[in-house]
Amino acid sequence: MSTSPVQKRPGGRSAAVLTSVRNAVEELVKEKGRERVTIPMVAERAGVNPTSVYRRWGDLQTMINDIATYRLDPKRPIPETGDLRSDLTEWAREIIEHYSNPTNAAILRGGAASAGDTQSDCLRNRRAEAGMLVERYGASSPLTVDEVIDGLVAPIVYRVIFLPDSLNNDSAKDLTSRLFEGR
Amino acid sequence: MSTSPVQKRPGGRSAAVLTSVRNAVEELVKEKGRERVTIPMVAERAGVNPTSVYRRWGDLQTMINDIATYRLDPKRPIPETGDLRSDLTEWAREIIEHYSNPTNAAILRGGAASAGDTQSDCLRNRRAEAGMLVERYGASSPLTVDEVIDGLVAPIVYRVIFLPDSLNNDSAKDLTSRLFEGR
DNA sequence: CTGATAACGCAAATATTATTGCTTTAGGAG
DNA sequence: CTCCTAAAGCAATAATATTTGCGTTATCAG
Repeated sequence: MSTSPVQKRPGGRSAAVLTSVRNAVEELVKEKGRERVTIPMVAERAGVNPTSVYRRWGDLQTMINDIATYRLDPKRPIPETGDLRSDLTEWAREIIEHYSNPTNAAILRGGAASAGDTQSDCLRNRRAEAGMLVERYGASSPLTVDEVIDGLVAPIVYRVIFLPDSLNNDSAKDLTSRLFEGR
Repeated sequence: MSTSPVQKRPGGRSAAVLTSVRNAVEELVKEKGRERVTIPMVAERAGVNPTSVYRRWGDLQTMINDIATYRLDPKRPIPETGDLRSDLTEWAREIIEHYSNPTNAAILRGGAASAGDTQSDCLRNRRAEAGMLVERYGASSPLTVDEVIDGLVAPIVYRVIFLPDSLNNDSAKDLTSRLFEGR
């Protein structure tokens, strides 16, 4: 798994480069799709020298992964309504919301292409969150983490990638309902 | 959607080039992953001049797509046991089997990256097949096509892409069982 | 405030990928 | 068998991407 190198001088100019590169990547991925983005392209859009990008990240893959990871608002509070079903519905809604942003969707697709090498931090986090939600209700929980992944995350991700128009306002509720049938 | 150009002389040498390129693509995709394969690479491995590849397919995406389409055994018989649940279990097993081939898995991942542009023929076919399976049992069918996609195809594809080690011999049965709970 | 140096920018050198014009080979209609 | 020409090969060129050496800027420890 490749991550952004440790910055010994994370302030001022370096930070500026970092954020403008991030913005550039997001814009370009949204505009052209992950496949058609190159490092020189990103550098130009960011108003930064390509060399700086090469030296900091080495290659596009590492860079995209870094950007994607950054994007995940990893420490946001996860839903806590007191009821697992409501929690999951809300959680699913947030995920769908996240991927309704074309940049995030494009980055997910990009991540898919190189998954295996570079496991997506994004989805690992989702699994961790699902674990927290389920375990909150201890042994009495009617669902396992895998069931949540298969029943919510997988369909959402599948649709984001392959059927982008098939998600709507009811999707979170529908999928969650399905998950609780027979429980 | 881009397809291989019509061959006015499909015999002999042309055919040889075609098959050696196909083999080369599959080998390389398996070895290095879709991301790290280039046309010159494929040409060299295939013992073919890069120009021939450029002229026939134009770009990597088109080429991969052509190869992938070729790979999908589109006209194989789909399961028909007389029982929907058995049919679906067997069908899921076939899909998992298909993607247990590293080349097919890598091509799926590659397809994800450019989905949106180029909708995967592969997955469209899966949906058609699911439709046939479900409709075979007419109005009495306990499942909709979407439920089959969400409950079988999505988890399988999700796992193939992001959690390649999580599929095993029981997965088809497990997912299908889950699908029939409460029905 | 100052000095050491991380990180950036610039420019030149390489390497890689894609295009183009022309020549050669060989599929297949007649 | 012969001829026409599709498709492959070859080589030179153009376009892009990557690497490298070196000078410059400016962060941050002291």
